[in-house]
Amino acid sequence: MPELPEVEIVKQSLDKKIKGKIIKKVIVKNRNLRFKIPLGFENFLKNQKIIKVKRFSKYLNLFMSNKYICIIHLGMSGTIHLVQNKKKNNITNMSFYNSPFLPKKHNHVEIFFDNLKLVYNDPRRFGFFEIIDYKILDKRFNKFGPEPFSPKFNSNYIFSFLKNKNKNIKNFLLDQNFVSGIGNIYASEILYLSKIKPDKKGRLLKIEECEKLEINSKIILLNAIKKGGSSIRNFKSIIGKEGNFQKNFKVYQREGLKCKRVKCNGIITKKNISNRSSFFCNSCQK
DNA sequence: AAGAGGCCCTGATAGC
DNA sequence: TGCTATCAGGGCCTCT
Repeated sequence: MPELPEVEIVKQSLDKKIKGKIIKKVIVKNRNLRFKIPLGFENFLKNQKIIKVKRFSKYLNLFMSNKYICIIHLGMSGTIHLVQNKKKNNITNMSFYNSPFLPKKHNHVEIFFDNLKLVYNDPRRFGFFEIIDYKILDKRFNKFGPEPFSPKFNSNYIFSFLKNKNKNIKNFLLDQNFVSGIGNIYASEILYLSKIKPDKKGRLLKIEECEKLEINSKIILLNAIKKGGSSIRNFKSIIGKEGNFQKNFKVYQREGLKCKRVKCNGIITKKNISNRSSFFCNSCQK
């Protein structure tokens, strides 16, 4: 489910719901995520207070009182659910409500607080948990490119990064070393808004097109956050609320339909680029 | 160094 | 109904 906007939605509600709370118990039902959850994970988290919840790119960062950070990445299919406890201070699974939003299968990690539990669900298990020291937070992400919101992600940066590069611009938008947080859906949407074909070589982009990428990346992602993210294949927020940005898709999953630009007669086309599908207008994207 | 491609995994859907 | 093939919002690793 998750690109930057969806992770941001999760981050916002997590920060609201678990900040200041103390982890009472952790149960790992399946350690075999993208990276194996180490045996000491449960005890390391136990009794820690959540100081704050932050996000960088598609990574959730739970700051804990022992000066370590629990990083959560949702991969392709990870979701986080919060379930209320019927009675406080009774931390057995029996005492929790059966949330209608909680899937029956693939609930791999449960983190208990006194009045609620956090459940990590992930059918494909491409997501992962990671524990790092506060001190190495910057180092952990220093190979990553700037987020689209960062002043560093400007047309000069984009232009100089792409010059001499033979790779498709679509692949660059997915390349987390170039820009952090954009995934397959929003890459197509950003390129459409910028009138750039996804398979255009990086070195062929003009500075004006780089300016469009700078501006439209921010517009698309901020708009998606404002709409609560995109709900396809059942993405919901941790309290079961659907996002609405999928209604604003101009090209994604619109293969064969008419371009939404007023004066354009183009048709939305789907093309496989580096094993990911790209959607674009065959007429107005150059 | 840069770029292409494989791979990790389950589930939904389409086509026969 | 039940098979098989294809495709999914990510990112790491290997090979050339």
